[in-house]
Amino acid sequence: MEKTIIELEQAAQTLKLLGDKTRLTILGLVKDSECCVCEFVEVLQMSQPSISQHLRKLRDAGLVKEQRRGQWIFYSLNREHATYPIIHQVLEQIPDQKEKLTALEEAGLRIQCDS
Amino acid sequence: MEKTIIELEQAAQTLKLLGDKTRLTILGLVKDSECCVCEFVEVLQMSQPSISQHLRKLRDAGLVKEQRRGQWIFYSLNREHATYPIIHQVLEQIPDQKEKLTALEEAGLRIQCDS
DNA sequence: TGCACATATAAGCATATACTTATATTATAA
DNA sequence: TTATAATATAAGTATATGCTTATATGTGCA
Repeated sequence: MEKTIIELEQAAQTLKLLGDKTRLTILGLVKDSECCVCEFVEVLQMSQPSISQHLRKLRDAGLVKEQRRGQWIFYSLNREHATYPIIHQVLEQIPDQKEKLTALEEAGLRIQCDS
Repeated sequence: MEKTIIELEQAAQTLKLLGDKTRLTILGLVKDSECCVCEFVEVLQMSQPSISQHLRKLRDAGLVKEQRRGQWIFYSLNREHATYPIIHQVLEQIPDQKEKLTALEEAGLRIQCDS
């Protein structure tokens, strides 16, 4: 990835959002695949409203996108965001969260939706 | 720089500290050279106690080192910190803060100390 | 010794943050 | 149409954060 310059204020805002264990894990999860709220709840073992509130912050800042499919709302990383290069770099340097989704899958709790 | 994996919790703690405009600027300044408190005060146009408190957080977390030289205390980036790779990457992607020090220098306000 | 400068620390306060519980919204399916 | 599931939002609360003002600490120098 080439070097991109991001305004300091905007970088600080994004870094503040990354500076929380829950949100950092959420971003680590959507780095690999779309996830719906109940999956975050399951993986992070936190209350649904708490997860929803974190997702709202990430979405309000534009770091993630949401897409409704049936009764589920799937969240994904917004790779078009101005500060995405920072997020990308950070996610490269923390442990992969993929296994947590694999565990869900094995437990048959992964949401599959074609609608 | 090669890829280094940093524990998620520790990464989040560092990112939280980076997620503040003042501290991010401070780190951007010490990226290039040591600075003393009064220089941060001058550049950032903030009160001395406020700057000191931000520096304390950065130092308590181990992100910066301090070194007393006479009546001044100089701060520098701790490149040995476990999360330094993250800091390095972030600082690569925000505007260079060097000019702010150049401006100080031209105003004759840069601290030179040989003791 | 005593004063001035650089810096740190303490205390107080307003605002932000991250939960909780309760309730509203939206979509599916019977 | 009604019940249920997934999600969002609202309101309340405890704690964290970032400033302020006031004061303490440490160093250099007359």
